[in-house]
Amino acid sequence: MKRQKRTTIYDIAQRLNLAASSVSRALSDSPKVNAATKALVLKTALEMNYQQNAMASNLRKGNNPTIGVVVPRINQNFFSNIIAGLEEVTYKKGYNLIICQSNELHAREVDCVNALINQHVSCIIISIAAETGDHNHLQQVLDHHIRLIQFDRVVEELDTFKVINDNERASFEAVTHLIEQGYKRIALLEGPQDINIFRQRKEGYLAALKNNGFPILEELMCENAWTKELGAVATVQLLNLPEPPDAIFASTSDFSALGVLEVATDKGISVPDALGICGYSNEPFTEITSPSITTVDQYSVSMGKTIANLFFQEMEVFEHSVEPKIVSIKPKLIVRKSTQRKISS
Amino acid sequence: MKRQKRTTIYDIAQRLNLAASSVSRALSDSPKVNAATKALVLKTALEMNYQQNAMASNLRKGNNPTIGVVVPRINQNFFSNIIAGLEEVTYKKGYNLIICQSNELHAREVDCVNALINQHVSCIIISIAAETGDHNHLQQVLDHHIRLIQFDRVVEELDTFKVINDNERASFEAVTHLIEQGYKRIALLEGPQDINIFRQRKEGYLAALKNNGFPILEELMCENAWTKELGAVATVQLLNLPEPPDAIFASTSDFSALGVLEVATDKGISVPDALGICGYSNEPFTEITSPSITTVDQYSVSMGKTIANLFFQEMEVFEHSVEPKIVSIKPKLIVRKSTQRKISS
DNA sequence: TTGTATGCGTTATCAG
DNA sequence: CTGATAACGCATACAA
Repeated sequence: MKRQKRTTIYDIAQRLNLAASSVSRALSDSPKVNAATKALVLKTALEMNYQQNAMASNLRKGNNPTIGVVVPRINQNFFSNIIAGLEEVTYKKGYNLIICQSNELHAREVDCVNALINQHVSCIIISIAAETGDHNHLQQVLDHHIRLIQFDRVVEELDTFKVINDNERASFEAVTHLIEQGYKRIALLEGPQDINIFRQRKEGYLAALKNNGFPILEELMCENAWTKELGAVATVQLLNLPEPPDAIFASTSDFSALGVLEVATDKGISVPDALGICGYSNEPFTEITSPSITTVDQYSVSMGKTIANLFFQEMEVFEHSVEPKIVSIKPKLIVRKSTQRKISS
Repeated sequence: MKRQKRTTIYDIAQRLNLAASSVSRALSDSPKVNAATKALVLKTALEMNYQQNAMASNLRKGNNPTIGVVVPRINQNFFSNIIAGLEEVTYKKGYNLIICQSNELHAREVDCVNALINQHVSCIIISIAAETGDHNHLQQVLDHHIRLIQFDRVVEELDTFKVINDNERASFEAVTHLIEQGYKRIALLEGPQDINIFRQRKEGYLAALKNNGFPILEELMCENAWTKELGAVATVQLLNLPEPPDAIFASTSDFSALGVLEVATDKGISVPDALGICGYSNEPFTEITSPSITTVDQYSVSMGKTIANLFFQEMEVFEHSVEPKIVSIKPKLIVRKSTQRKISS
């Protein structure tokens, strides 16, 4: 007697001297049922406090209107915005959202994906963990005929739907902007290069330099500077160089840009005049630092909506056999004070 | 042929010339099954790419190891932290999390709760929407024998488990701190008074004033100033008073405190000397404004963990008939520059 | 329009 | 230790 019995369609049927199937039809508003009995069933269902058992219903119907989401961290601005966007449209379609976080751990990501497969979700939406490993778990999703949409951090070689930002383009524009502002020695803070987005941002950086005839200087590129603390450490190193940079593009995140800004402020280096700073992600705080930080907006909420719509439009309508598609969203450079020089040289 | 058939325990049974029940036992690691056959079943299950159907299993077992969460907004720092905390402990227990957002709308909250009841979740964890209405939907949860935990914004008269911050205490301490810093006319930005947390914060404000023999001045209390914009509007009004305040306690959120700060900066009013500012929530940005903003930390991630643990400890172990319990967490005042006067009068 | 029968994939009960 | 069978709650094909 752990869990008390809830009222089922059988209970309603019994009370009304009907067959369970009739009750079922009435509740699902089937056209092949008398209007009078339909009304009666609905009324007594309300009286008896009936609530459908979704597990039974879904099992019988062989589909579960639920979408599983796996992100590295739920409480990270970008991802929580994505989730908010997803929820906005899935809610309207009557779909539920099961949320998991990998905590950037591969093993945990695998666990989450397996749990979602067990749940027979209709779709899994994932942004992979920083700690990479094999992709068997994602292949499993496909093997179990569950739709798979990767976003932002994706495994490129896996042939699935993808929704990504055009990181290379955004990065290219950011660095071009720095060059236009007259900065001559532009450093790059990179993220782990086995993640696509960080590779692409580096590509954009390199392309912009080449495009303007700037030399590529190894000493100005710092690996794994993707937290505030690591960004600060890298900045100290950069500024100690014989020829220090006059601008730093923190391509990994606004947090590392913040690290840069704090070091500069500490050392009394004037931003943007002596040092230009550009971040990535348009975290809310970038607007209110002093000076405010130039960054790249990823339209995260709307990206979440795009992802969900992709599922409903492309994947639900045309059954299977749809060619996986890549949607690329162009992020927007937000120019703020940290890169706007008064004296343009 | 919309959805292709996945391998079931029957398929495995057939392949091995076993009964489905034996396969089931083997897979659930039952002690009453031969070690050899167990190994064999596990091996072929792997070969055949078997994944359990959680819907069927849960239906049969009559319980669904899933917890439903309803929050006003997923992408709000406090709530996404709560969710992260919840996920952290539910994951370890093998529970799933279904997330819904009410968008501060009552009707939508009702929808979400009903969907969760249909799902037969084990527990619903909710923080109610700003747009209030009746509480039938919460009563429904109880009537359906689903555990209910309210947190932060709760319906007090409903006899359920609650995890809350001691808002009154925190507010009392914040205002006392302002008084200690020598501020004489302390204004209050309030939130909607039909939500418990905002009522309590006002109580704390009033108590601190009384406790120090300060007069209660209606003109210094502004209703519904709970966004950055509304906070700014209220601040302009306050500063236009014949006798303007020398400190503003934005009890609703750090966002309204930010609104205050922006207006003060615009008008050239020196913070904290001419105007003290205190916010609420310890949003990340409060640390990096200039000056940094004094605020109240709510330990949101750990609060999420507390909520989840409450479910597992109190509610799972001792079946029903547990007396609903209220857990009150004491938030912490974080004193920063926006309230630290150099000249204490 | 309504009722009967069956099955979705599991697990639990009962024999063997 | 293993097999047959029923049941979880619902939805559908078919019969009436």
